[in-house]
Amino acid sequence: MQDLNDLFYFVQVVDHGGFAPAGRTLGVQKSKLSRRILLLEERLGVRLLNRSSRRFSITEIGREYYDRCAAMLVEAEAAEQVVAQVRAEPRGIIRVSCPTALLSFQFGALVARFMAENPAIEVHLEGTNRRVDVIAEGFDIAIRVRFPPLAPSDLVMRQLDQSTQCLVASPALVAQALISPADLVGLPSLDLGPPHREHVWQLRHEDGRTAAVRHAPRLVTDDMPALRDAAYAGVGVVQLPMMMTWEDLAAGRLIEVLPGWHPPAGIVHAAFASRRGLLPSVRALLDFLVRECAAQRIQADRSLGRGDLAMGDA
Amino acid sequence: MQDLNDLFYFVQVVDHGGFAPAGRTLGVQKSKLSRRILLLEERLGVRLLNRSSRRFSITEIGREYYDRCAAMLVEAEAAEQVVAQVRAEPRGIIRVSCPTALLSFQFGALVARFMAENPAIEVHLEGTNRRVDVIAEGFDIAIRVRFPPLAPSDLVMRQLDQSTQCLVASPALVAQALISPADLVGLPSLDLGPPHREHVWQLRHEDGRTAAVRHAPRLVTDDMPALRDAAYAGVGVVQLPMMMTWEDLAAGRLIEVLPGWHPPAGIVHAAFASRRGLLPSVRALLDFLVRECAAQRIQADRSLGRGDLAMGDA
DNA sequence: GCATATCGTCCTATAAATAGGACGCTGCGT
DNA sequence: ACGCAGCGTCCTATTTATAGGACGATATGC
Repeated sequence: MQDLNDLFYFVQVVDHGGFAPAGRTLGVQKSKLSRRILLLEERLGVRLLNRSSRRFSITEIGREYYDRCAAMLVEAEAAEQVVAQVRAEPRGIIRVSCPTALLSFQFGALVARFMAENPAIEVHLEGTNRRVDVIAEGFDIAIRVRFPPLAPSDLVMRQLDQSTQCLVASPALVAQALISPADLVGLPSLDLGPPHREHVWQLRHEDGRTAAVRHAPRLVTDDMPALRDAAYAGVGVVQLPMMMTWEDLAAGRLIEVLPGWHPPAGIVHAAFASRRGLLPSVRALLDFLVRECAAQRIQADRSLGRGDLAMGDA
Repeated sequence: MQDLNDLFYFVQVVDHGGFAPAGRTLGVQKSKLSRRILLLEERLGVRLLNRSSRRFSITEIGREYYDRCAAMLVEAEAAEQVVAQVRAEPRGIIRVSCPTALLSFQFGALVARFMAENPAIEVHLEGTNRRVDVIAEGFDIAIRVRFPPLAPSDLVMRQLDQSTQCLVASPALVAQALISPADLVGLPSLDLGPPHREHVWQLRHEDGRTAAVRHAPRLVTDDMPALRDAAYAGVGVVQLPMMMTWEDLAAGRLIEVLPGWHPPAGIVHAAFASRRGLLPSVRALLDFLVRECAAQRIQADRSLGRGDLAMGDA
């Protein structure tokens, strides 16, 4: 198997008119160049250069070979340029997956603003609630919500936000706020995600008490807006992220069913394959999302006079 | 300074969909490929491949980089093909230098026949009597005549022919053959080559006696046909190669002035830079010349009933 | 004509790369 | 669900390449 570096050395030696000048320019020993070209000629079975003490010329076949090798180096340089250009200015396609609810209520707008600030970047944004395979499916970033304790993963996680959840319902269904988790029993419910054997609301009070309330939801879907619509219609009680519902609560379309009691907060994070070799465009998007999510949290806290706001489970 | 082999490995890994299959095809360790690609990504500062245990995909930037690297390999393969094609069929330009006399009377016709047999070969044939610099001037072959003892040289010498010399003159000048080298004194003479301080005929008899006859030529030139023309005209006695004069002697236009006495025979040889990496076309020409010179010698010997024929000094 | 600088080639102690296999993880077949 | 085959990564004894300089030859400047 040939050594492509020998072709590079050959071109350099010819361009510089000798081993010694080429070696000085490249910062390699002339003896190395001499030997590499000798080995190249032996492997090819032809003499590319005529040379003796202080004398030097390229052969006919050497000239033809040189032309092809020089063309090869042009392509190699172009490959370098591909990478250098991307590193110099964030550009190109970023592939992102995001839970549909987060997409609709938070990240869709964030990504749009990011793209307005970075005209050379394209984003392929897939709204999905399934757990995508970042590596096999070629995503740069997968935005996820997970609840502690987080399972270890080969992927790198970078936290974007923290979301408070709450139980909400239509005032038509629950005319006034309940007092205790036990009061939830008997109320119709809705739940997120694929159907599974048990549906449980894990609740925690601000004073530290906890409660687990099993329920049998009338509607199970991975589409959060559909859950909210069903809540509007008084179909049942549902757990939703505060970020999604705070305007409805303020307007009275929904009420918080158990003030003071909250499901565990989820952590919104970006998952990606490795910090090593992250493209400038991907890093720019990550930094943007971290910065903007923090700003949104501060703004939402000010609007509600609350500690933090919440988002949905993916 | 980058390692171009890494680009090759990268293309192979992508083409084969993984380190293990690429390693099997190339006959190299998968660990080597893994490490070389890792180093490539570190040097470029980007991740070209997403991979985890049993999982593998190329990144966006990796795809663009791959395209350029693949183009580079196309050129590298073309360079290999340049050499392979030349080795498969002798073709291309062969640059040859030859003394003008030899060119006129022997090698011009030989090279013409060689080219008729090898249509893909071109020959750049320079007739010159100066000692060309094979390496610096880019000759593949320099045909020369030298007299023993031969000086050592970096060049490779391959003997083509051996030429007997003889002294000839017009019958109008020398009515009948002389008996002794001493009889040459007083006769006008001609000599070959650039003018030098002494002109001497070094003569050797078949019985072993030797003689050195100094002479002051009326005409000194490096053009052998001009010497022969002057001999025709009776201007003087001249040393010429037997190969050049045997037909004139047979026809009586010239006579051999001192039968039995001969200057030392010259050796016609081809000089070239190195046996290593000799192109098929050059080797073919050398083999042809060796073969045809031997055949000509046999034919000329038969025609004259002589041991061997001679050629001029270069 | 001679001294000096520089060339290309060759050699060896040292540095760097690799073969080969171990290991943990994952996907596939039963 | 489990066992096994094969993946990519990491490690080390071994192999290979190289840095650096010596050497002979040649070209240049004085």
